[in-house]
Amino acid sequence: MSNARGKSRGRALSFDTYIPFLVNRAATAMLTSAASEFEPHGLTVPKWRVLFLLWERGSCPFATCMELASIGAPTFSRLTAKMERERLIVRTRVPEDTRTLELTITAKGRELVESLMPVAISSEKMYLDGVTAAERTALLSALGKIYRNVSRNASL
Amino acid sequence: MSNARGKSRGRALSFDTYIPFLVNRAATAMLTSAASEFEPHGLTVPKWRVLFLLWERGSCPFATCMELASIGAPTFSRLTAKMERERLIVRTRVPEDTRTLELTITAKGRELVESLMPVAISSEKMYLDGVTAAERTALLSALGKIYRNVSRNASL
DNA sequence: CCGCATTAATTTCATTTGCAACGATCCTTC
DNA sequence: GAAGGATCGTTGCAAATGAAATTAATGCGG
Repeated sequence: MSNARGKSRGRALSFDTYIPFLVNRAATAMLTSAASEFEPHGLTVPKWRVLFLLWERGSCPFATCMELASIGAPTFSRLTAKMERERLIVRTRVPEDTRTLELTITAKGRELVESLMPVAISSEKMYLDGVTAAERTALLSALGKIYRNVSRNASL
Repeated sequence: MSNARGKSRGRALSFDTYIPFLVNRAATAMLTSAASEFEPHGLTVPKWRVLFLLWERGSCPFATCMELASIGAPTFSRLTAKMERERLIVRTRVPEDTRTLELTITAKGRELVESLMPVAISSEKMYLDGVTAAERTALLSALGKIYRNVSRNASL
């Protein structure tokens, strides 16, 4: 195994080209920024994620939504319970398997998402200022691959 | 209010091309993965970040290191205190300004980082499997821009 | 059809986190 | 050179988080 070929062995990992860290830093920065943009409108970022997803799909199984929103099970359970109390979504049991829940967005939830769409659009635009179309495409592609690589490897 | 111009208004943001979410998801996935890789070797991810940075720089001011590691002040304060107790770093007061701390890696910390370097390298390689060199370059560039955009905007 | 292992979601509880208040130091400005 | 204001790091406390146990429902094998 080992290496042989000089440069490509990668002995010298550098802090400021280390991908896991850079991705995390960008994510943290956007998360903090988004929190301060959404919260004045009465919405936390996790709620925004769930509502956005359901706004697109209409409804979605609990576990799927949880996975897509990158939220842990206990937190997601509490979050969706609260969102139902706030009449933003409804949770219904699936007849074919009464253990699982289906999450569905309400009219109120839909209105809320739509009212915040301009905020989401303009903030995303701000984040991406100066990023070229090609970079954006590569970013989407690379992040997708990374996510799938990690997921695949995690389920071993 | 409403909108007028059809497509270009940006009405239709899509969940699976929405950058803040995708970055966050990739970050979360890598974080979870890295945690399970480092912890068996007795190191948490935040500790790894700090040690990696200090391994490169030798030493670094408290506030700078905190910013670069994307860790909040209270957490970072407690983290570095613990790392000093574990003899991985030392915290010294800067003579010119006794309020500020300088963090310096110890020989023990250095050894620990170096022993884990292969783990970091191979895990990053796994994350990036299938990502082309061009995509990687674009990823670095885009993430850098995003971070700077958010930082600039946040400090207003 | 009756256990037994499995899966889905929830709940409990210990830990971690971040906000806000704090002490300590520095830097002005008068 | 003392007072007022800012900055740096720490700490107290309340809220959020996640690991593990819990409840509930399904599916499988005998």
